[in-house]
Amino acid sequence: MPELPEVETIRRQLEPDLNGRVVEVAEVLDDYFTKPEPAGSFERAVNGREIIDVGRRGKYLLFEFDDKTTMVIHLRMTGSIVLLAPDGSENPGDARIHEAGQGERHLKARFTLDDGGELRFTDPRRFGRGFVANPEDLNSYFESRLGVEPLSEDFTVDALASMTAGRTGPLKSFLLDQKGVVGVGNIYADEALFRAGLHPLSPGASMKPENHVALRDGVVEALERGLDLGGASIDDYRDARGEQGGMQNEFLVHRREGEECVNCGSEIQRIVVGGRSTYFCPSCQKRLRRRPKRRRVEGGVRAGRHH
DNA sequence: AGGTCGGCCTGGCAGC
DNA sequence: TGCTGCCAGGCCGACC
Repeated sequence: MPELPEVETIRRQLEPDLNGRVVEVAEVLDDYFTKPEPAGSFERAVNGREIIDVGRRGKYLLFEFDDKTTMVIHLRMTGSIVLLAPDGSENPGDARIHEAGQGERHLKARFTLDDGGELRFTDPRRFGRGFVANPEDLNSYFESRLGVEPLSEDFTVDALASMTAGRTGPLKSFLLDQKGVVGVGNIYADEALFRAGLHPLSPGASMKPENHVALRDGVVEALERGLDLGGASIDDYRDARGEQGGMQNEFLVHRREGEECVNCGSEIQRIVVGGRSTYFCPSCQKRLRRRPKRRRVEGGVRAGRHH
């Protein structure tokens, strides 16, 4: 499942090769890809445009054009984006891309570039979507859906504290909600909560100040580890060159039901939270039940004054 | 308004 | 072997 580290890995690979390229022919092979917009208007909006930047917002991949419009692609569950080398050039990755099922199979859209290369979107499950928007529409689209970027300096402990204040729902559900922190999906939510020592069912508002710090750090560290390893390939995920990531080999809890906790040796458990499989260590991640009470820090009650 | 749940999709796999 | 049915989950819309 492409989450922030997977999408960012793809973005970093595409950016140097796509900047300055012109889309000569855009072809949508499955109307689902542009739903609810018609494929024809999408193709017309992309045809002839020069790509001047490749960006990312949350799990959305952004191809910025010379006319300031942006092609937005979301991979959802099983989508993948690959870049095929120009015709005639020797690129060992192309064979790998076909082997990984990112060739003609499940091909939903194809963009022929002015250097002969080809950008491909494939998606066996047909959940992925693409659209083109002007800056104002894109801004309001993201404004209503997305919160803070976890790898930006805006993701402070204070910001996290105010987002979770008053929330009675489980922390796991909070992390999956893109209106709070963006880019975290089912994998990195489990990994972040384990790193923070927080139970996935603990209510958002049950956290104490030290928990806010731990969760902020847990989210950042889980995502950065995923980025370092080029993402997690559980089944479908491949990067823009058809290669797997390495994060799946270093999961601390995710998909490790019945295995030993790397920290204490307890058995990792699986529960369902908000309809999603959730993995945690029952010993390292204790459930918080009470809302925090402000602890008085009055001077006189320090230990050692009497014996 | 926050929380919860079902629907969208299809490949893969358990079970018979 | 071949069939059925269920599961995976990001996001959205409906509902409470």
